[in-house]
Amino acid sequence: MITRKEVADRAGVSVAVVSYVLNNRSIVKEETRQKVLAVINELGYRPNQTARSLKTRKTGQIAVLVHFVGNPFEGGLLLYIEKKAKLSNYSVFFHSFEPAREEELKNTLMGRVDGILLLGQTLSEESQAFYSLMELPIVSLMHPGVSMPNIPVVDVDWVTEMRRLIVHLREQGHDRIAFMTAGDSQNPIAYRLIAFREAMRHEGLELPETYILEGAGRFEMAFHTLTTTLTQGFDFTAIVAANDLMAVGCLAACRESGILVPYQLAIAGCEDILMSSQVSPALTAISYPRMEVGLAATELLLSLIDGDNRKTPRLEGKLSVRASTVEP
Amino acid sequence: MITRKEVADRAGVSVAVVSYVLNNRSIVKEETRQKVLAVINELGYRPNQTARSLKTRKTGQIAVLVHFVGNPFEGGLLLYIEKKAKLSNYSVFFHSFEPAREEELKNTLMGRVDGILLLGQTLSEESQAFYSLMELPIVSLMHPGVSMPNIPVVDVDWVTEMRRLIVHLREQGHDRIAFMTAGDSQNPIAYRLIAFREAMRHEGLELPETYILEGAGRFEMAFHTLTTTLTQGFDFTAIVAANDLMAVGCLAACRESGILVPYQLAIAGCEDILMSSQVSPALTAISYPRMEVGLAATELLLSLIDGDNRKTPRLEGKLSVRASTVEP
DNA sequence: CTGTTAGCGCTTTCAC
DNA sequence: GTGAAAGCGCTAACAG
Repeated sequence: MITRKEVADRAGVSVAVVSYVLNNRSIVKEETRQKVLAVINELGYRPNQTARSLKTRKTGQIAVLVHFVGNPFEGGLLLYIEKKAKLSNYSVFFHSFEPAREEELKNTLMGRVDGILLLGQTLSEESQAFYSLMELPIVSLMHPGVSMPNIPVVDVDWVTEMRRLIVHLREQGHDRIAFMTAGDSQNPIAYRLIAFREAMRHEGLELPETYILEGAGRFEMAFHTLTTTLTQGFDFTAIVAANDLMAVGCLAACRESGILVPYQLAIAGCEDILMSSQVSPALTAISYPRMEVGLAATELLLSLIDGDNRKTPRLEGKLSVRASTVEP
Repeated sequence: MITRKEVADRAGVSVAVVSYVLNNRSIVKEETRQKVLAVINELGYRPNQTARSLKTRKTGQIAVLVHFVGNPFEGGLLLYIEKKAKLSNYSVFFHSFEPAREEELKNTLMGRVDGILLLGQTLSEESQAFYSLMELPIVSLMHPGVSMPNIPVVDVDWVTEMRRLIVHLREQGHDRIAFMTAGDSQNPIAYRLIAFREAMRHEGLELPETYILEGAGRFEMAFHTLTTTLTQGFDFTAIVAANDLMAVGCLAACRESGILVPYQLAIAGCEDILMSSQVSPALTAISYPRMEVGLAATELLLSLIDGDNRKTPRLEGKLSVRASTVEP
């Protein structure tokens, strides 16, 4: 590996001068500067980022904890997160979060990243305290299922979004609306059920516990659960799935079971990924502003890293009404 | 920040001993070990990975260069890459590759990663030479459009896969088959066109240049291009899209233009992402073994990092035949 | 078994 | 303007 020393020797200067040149300090004589640059070019020298990080105590990396990148929704978020980070010369360290391995995560993150971006996951109290002690800023993109008082959240107002969807469904004649959720309270989309419950209450609608279906956030599980429910009999007329993968799974289950959407059952999603607009019937969905949320969350995290104290923006979705909830 | 020194002082030992304990060297007396571990626990100490990397010259990170994570296909690859990397305690440094910024990329990567995983991108000769000089192993997951002699490729045999698809289309009565591609030769899926051409030749079919449509790898562009083509008139009876996002875009264009699939035009994709099985009519597609390829490519890269010289595996796709190419 | 110590490649203060 | 040198937190000889 070519080091700064070699460049310095070859250029007949000290390592300090090479540093000055690389860090664009204008204190270097132009002539020396050119000489150093020439040698750098000649040798193809690149500074070692790790050594630099150790000294400056800045890594130029942020960790993004993902839940399941197989879900296009997360992929779409990642796209904008990385784009924004890159603009500020930050790189993204990308890690799948497993609640059972929070301990190990601390080890891998320590000294390697300048901040952490959660994608709706819940950190244990202990982890929160740890990162806080280490002065590692954390931002959560999406409301976690369990509240974490000191971690800012960038998200839409889910209650508002859910109400808008429920109002639409009522207009279509539905008042028995089921909800498909994703497991435990640790799941990144767990909060959507909480918001849905509240929205239903606001709208004065009942939500019996039997209307809560478990889809684990995945297509396959949603398909399986709804298929079972359909054969066992059901009395709701619409179903809202906490994410679009599950909504598509529900649609597939209906197709398979001969249930006509939207006539016998209306289906809606909460994200509006590309797939939702392309299935048949196309899915009505809350259109989650992935770009805005992704950019805003990353911007907030970066500003926190820089010590600024920006406030968390309010973002808004909209409703994409399509054939899965509207009889022609 | 808590350092090794503090732990050592508090435990009444030297920093070396703390190191030995952390690195599980069995040379430490059990009693001392316990004492050190107790202090580590008490203080919540975690070793700084950056400092460790500087010393060991291993970062425990691999760079994955992505093209467009908004495409679920890449997201799916990422899933398995990270899974595999994690098993070997490697983390994934995730970066969108822009050909125009290869120079900067060298700077960000230098000293930060132990290896590079390409997702079908083409590196300039100069970059290849640079990474080779730096002894940074590179593996390409997917065949790049332009060959890079010293970079191992993990992929399916595209000519075989394409031939299988073409044979299927012929069985359905198609011999005028168009291909939708993605731009320039630098595009990660550019190779699929090359393979398609060769497969067509093998099958003794003509492929006039007018049958090559430009879809830029994206849904929107595919939709736009095919819509234009459909209105201007066309004489092919089937179309193969280099990726599924474009295939879905073609399907949407047909729907919009009133062209019946598969009756007036058959459509097929090359990846078989979830979306392809859920649109109507469901898309026939080469089923790309994302898991196998993702795992194998990562494994190969990790073994190269460890200095092993494993050979590149041969992987096989299969054809998922669905309604978009088969008249009922 | 444990401690001392020399770096890893870089930045930056301080002296010249 | 430039150089010497300290030190970031860690590992691993080597000495004891």
